[in-house]
Amino acid sequence: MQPSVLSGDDRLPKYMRLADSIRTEVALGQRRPGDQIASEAELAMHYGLAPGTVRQAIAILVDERILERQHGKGTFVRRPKFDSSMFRFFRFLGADGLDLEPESRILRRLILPAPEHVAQALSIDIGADAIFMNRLRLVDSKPVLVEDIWLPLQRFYAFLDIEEREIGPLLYPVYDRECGQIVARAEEYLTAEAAGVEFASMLNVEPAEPVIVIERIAYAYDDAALEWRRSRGLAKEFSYHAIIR
Amino acid sequence: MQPSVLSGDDRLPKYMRLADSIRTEVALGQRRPGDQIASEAELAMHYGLAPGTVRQAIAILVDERILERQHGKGTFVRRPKFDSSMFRFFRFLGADGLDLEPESRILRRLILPAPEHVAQALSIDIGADAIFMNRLRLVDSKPVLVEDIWLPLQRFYAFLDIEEREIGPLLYPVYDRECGQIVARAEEYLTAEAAGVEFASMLNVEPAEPVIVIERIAYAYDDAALEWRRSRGLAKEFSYHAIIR
DNA sequence: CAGTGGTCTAGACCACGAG
DNA sequence: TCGTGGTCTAGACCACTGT
Repeated sequence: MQPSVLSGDDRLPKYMRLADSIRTEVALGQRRPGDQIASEAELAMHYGLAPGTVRQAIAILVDERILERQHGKGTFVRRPKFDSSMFRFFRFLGADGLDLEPESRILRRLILPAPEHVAQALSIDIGADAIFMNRLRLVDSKPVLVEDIWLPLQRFYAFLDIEEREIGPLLYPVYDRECGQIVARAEEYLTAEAAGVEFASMLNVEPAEPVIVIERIAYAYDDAALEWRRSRGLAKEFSYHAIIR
Repeated sequence: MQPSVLSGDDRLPKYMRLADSIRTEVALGQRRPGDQIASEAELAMHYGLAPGTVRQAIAILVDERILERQHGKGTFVRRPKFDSSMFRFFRFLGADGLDLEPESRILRRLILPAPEHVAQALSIDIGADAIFMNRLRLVDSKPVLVEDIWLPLQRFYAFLDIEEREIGPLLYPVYDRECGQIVARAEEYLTAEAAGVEFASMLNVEPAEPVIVIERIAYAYDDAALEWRRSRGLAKEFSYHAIIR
């Protein structure tokens, strides 16, 4: 049997082209989170490469957190694990001192023209129709977070038909199951401000109370923007940790 | 000539032991930022290893941002580049729209007993003597940041004798030059709160104005804590960006 | 046990930077 | 032109996982 040929610019190193090839298969959904990929030996055979070269390609994707190696078992497409990444920042504690996952109450869900900053983030036309959703997150029935969420209509038509009771607090699994959209990574922009009259009443605090504002854009494996989200929560519940070098 | 022998637990892989060895040399100051290390071929010869094994060791340290490879030139000890990391967060703009580096005015510099949270961070006894410094950072003569800084006396005696005019806005180069202490990495904890009466008057705003509070602990290559710092700045000047996967 | 990834060898040749 | 790191080969043997 003839070995397969790597696609892409042949001036690029082979390990990069192999990495590109696997990354694209994940982006296209041909390989899904949890799937096992071919073993290093099989890949080497298939593409006519030395084992070391295949290892180098896989190392790149492990570094990008697209693949995961498991010694003795195989190499797998990684399941992104930031469903509840807010809770690396906001620590909502129950009476027992354990972390709680806030319940979710959807206040609005409708089609609206996208404002400029949302349209830019989602790469759609300003004023084009998009799905808008407004959620309240509660702990012990007390409101702790307010979220504005925008989704591009094109990829998320199916989201409009879902019964509200089928939408749990975690949206990304719903995006995957109902709309076939997998979130691979997200970027967040964080600042703080006074709550203001509108959010003060929603969060049941004084208007001068400081709130943290997190804007998040979630991306697919192919770098398409899937979701724009702005969350506001009480600053006193918030702590963020970072390591810099 | 006999090859040198790697130190450390011989149950560990050779590439790890070589990485440990180089990391330790950097930590001890035997190799300093900017220094060129031996070439891969020389290291391989010296330790009796294959070139690929040496590359693997160096790859670890590059990943840890301790070394930097420069194709065609060599491999060097990296100079940490976060002297002004605050300014990845706070954007202080001058009249010309360019980033400004705030001036620094030291309000107090003295020996005080370390409070509990500082002592814990710096691994010294609670109430033991430490160097305390209180600084104001200004842009266009307007105060924008207030900083409380604690240094362990042991490593920073020399810091007490420096003339104030020799201390510029960037402290880490001073720590290196005057005290022989190199900051290799830092951890930051970030939250927000209302300014309160004390800081409102220092920053010249209303007490209810939201401020960002960043606590930072700076570490040496050997993981010893070198500095505890708490900075407060106006939230409206602040924006933080993160990528999550 | 078979199959996987992890470590390591001993080279070859290429691409880059500086003198 | 020389010395550096970057790519790639073609194996060997070890350590881990599941049957």
